[in-house]
Amino acid sequence: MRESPDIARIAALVADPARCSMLLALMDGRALTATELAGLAGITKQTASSHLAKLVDSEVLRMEAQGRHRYFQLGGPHVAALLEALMVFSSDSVPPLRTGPKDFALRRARVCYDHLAGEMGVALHDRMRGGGWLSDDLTVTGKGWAHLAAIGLTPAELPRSNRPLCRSCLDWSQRRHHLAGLVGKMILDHILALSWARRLPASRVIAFTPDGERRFLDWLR
Amino acid sequence: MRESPDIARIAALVADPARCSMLLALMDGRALTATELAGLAGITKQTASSHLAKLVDSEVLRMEAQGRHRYFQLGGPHVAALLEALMVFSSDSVPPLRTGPKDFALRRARVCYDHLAGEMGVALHDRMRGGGWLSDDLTVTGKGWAHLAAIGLTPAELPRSNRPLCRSCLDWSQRRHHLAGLVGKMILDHILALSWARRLPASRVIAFTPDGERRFLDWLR
DNA sequence: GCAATGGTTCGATTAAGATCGAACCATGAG
DNA sequence: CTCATGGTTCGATCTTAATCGAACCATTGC
Repeated sequence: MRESPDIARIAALVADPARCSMLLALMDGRALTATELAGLAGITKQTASSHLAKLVDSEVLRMEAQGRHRYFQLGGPHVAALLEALMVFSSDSVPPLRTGPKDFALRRARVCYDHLAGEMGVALHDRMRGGGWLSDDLTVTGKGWAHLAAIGLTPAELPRSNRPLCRSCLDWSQRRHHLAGLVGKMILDHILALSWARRLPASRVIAFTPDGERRFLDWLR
Repeated sequence: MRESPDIARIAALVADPARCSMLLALMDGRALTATELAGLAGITKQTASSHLAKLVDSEVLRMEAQGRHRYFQLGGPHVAALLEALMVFSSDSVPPLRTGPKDFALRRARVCYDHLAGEMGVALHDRMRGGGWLSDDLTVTGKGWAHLAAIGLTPAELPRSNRPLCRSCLDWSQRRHHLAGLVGKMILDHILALSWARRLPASRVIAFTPDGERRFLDWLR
């Protein structure tokens, strides 16, 4: 029972609507300033300041001061994972939500923190697990590296960080896992660098070009 | 973002220390009664009742009434996933609670009215549900009858009664479901008839012979 | 130096909800 | 039927924390 206050404390940080809005606005991995976040959440800057201080204090957010601005971003992939885990409930309880073209695009491919999510993200994950590119303990196999090399990715391209190489992240729209971790980030970065897809501004949508989508799916074949 | 209130609402359900304790106690998939959960959380039963109602209302928990007891268990794997995502922030281990009979044999296998309960009963139930021997509405499938035929059971062996063929019965030592109903009775009777096990006198214990246990578990494989 | 802008601190107000005592309903045992 | 037990409902109390106005601090641009 002694451990419950800790996890309850974290949950309480997400439980406030204002803080929740801010966290969701940061889901794409960008860094926003305090006043921007206040505006998005519909609260004054005093209130936002109080909220942000709590979030930074618990390492749910990271803060970086630049001049007279303070930029806030998610504390790490585990924060995004938590938010996605919560979204599973919403997508479950209200299934017939308005499904416009933008909603469709989001389900198709989007960024989750810094890696690929949605149908395309799940397809990638499934192929890597099913095709033996990843072992059971989520390390990239020799076969996996061979396939990655086919599109120009080598271990040298990995960002330097102590984050785990691969993680499974639950996808709220697909309700299945997609690939997170450094390898997930590396692959998404590469997809963008190859111009197979581009990020739509002010949204989490990853828009594949027809040709890029064909090449991506071919690569998974 | 219109979805923020919804996900904040779910987070708020986990944000209370008392509710959190209860949820963590249910992480292993067992079902516990309201008073047990109240005791674990260190609150009175009135308070617990209020908490549990909210959790059931939001489908975070599922409730099953049996006699004057109400058994609560997690609403699904996504609830466990959410709790795990929260635990990433503070890695503590949750010591499991020991409940139920102290008698090992009783916990292993016993008769519940006229069918098999305890670890062996739960194993049977899990295998029949998970292996497609039973459909979702608890009728025996063709595959199920094929497996039953392998040990000599056919629909002709069914006792005549208007009782339902299959029922899920909550196991009080395992806190999970075992198989009740006419099929449950038929299987237990057959296990005794094959001398895979025998009833201990003046007790509810079902004592498997070493050979019988091996055959039974082989059949479930 | 001085205004303008981004952000924080403080204090008072207010709303939400966790808690428990007491009374009540439902079920099972004898 | 009667009693004991598991669980809920109601009402009152009390704690927590979200919110904003006002004042204050910090940085940049002029």
